[in-house]
Amino acid sequence: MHSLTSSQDTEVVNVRRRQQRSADTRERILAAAFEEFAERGFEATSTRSIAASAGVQHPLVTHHFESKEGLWKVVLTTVQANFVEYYGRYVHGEKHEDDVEELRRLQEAYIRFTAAFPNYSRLIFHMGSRPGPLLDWLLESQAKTYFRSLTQLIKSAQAQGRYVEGDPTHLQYLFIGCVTRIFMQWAEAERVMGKSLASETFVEQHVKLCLDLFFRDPPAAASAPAKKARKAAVSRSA
Amino acid sequence: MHSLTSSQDTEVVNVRRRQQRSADTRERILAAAFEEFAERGFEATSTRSIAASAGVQHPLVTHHFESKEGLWKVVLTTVQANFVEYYGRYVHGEKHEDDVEELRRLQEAYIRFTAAFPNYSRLIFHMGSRPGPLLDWLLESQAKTYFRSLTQLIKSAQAQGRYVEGDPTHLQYLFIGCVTRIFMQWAEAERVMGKSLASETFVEQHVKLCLDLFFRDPPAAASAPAKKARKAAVSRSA
DNA sequence: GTCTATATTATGATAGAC
DNA sequence: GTCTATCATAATATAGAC
Repeated sequence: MHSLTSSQDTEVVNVRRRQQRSADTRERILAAAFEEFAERGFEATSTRSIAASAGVQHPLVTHHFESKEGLWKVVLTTVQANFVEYYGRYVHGEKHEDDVEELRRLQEAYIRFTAAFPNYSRLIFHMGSRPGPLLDWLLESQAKTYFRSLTQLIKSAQAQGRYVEGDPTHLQYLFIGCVTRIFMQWAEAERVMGKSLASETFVEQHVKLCLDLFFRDPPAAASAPAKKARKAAVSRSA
Repeated sequence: MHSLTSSQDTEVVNVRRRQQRSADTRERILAAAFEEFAERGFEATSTRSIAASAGVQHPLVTHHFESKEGLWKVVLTTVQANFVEYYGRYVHGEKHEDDVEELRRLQEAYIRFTAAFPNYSRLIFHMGSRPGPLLDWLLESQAKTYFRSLTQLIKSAQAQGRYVEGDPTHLQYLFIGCVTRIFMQWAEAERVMGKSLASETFVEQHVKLCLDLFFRDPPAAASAPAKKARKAAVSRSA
């Protein structure tokens, strides 16, 4: 029992509380910055609006992140790390039956991630319009490996006649556009379509539509119903 | 012969010259604003940088367009009018053999327009993030009719089994994303793909890839080679 | 770490000479 | 219509008290 608190005890408690609060505000600023940067891009976002949206005073932004540019960098690397972590669970998960199934699950993961965090797509898109060393780094270390691993799978799937023909990298751009566009224009799309994009059923529809565009049924060894034939039809390991 | 110029003559000539120069600067500002707004969006663009890029003094911007917001509106309506004019040539052109061919040519026109003027896509995209009466007007008067006319054609094509299944409006978003994304990230895409996006061959590839994703061969009344069967296979009018 | 106050710069807009 | 000079505001960033 600690009914008596020494001055040392209270000291320790206070330090912890302060550290906790500091970490809190840092996180709040980071989260708010993610939203604002994703919505408006870097230049059009002010550190004041970030601070206001985080419920803190604006000098705290530069105190915790050095500068607006520093905040931008931390937001980008953090968000990208989150994506890689989320996505890596699928990449390094259990071995799949074949390359096509693995590719399918990877792309499905990408679609669901996009639907769940549309601001990720917006932020990554805005990133492209800010050339500089950070963009180079993210492109080299992250995007390139993302493209490379998927390119292998796409080539394999194409060799089996189960993925649409064409340059794999080019196809990846088509796929990304397909998946993300409607979520990047969330408000407008909901008005035009007259339905919620957040609903379970819409996301399922979106997953199915996007995947069915790119995946093709195998070239019919037999003329069996396509869905059931899919798993049995292939037995290779690229 | 006018070897002798009365004071009235020179007066007229000077007025014309001034009007010409005025119209010129107006156009230069408009063109520069189109580029800058497309690249960076409204908030992130300064009227000074527009003026600099147009090679004029910055007060001329407000003189010709009242305000930055006024310039934005003129840019949007002008660009949209250009698009509608370009696109209308295909819509109200010769009657096509059937709905599927008409739909195909419309979408092909959209792809080629996007490849030729990638900044159009960027501007329209930025437009969506500036809610207001102008957005409402453009959406109601332009986008809605664009969506509506295409929706009809898509339904017709789907009924013939020659277009991918799904909600037509939803499919339009997929298509737009497919077509525009790679051009909206022009610089990055050229680096990743290692080829020029402006080349004739790339545009042709892009047209083919995008169209082939959404158009499907007819459900094989006979098992004839699909390409040749296309024109003969249908005889309806939605 | 957090707040108030402030320095500095960039921007949208205007005034007035030519 | 065009230019120079200038105002008013908003933004990034910092200084200094607590």
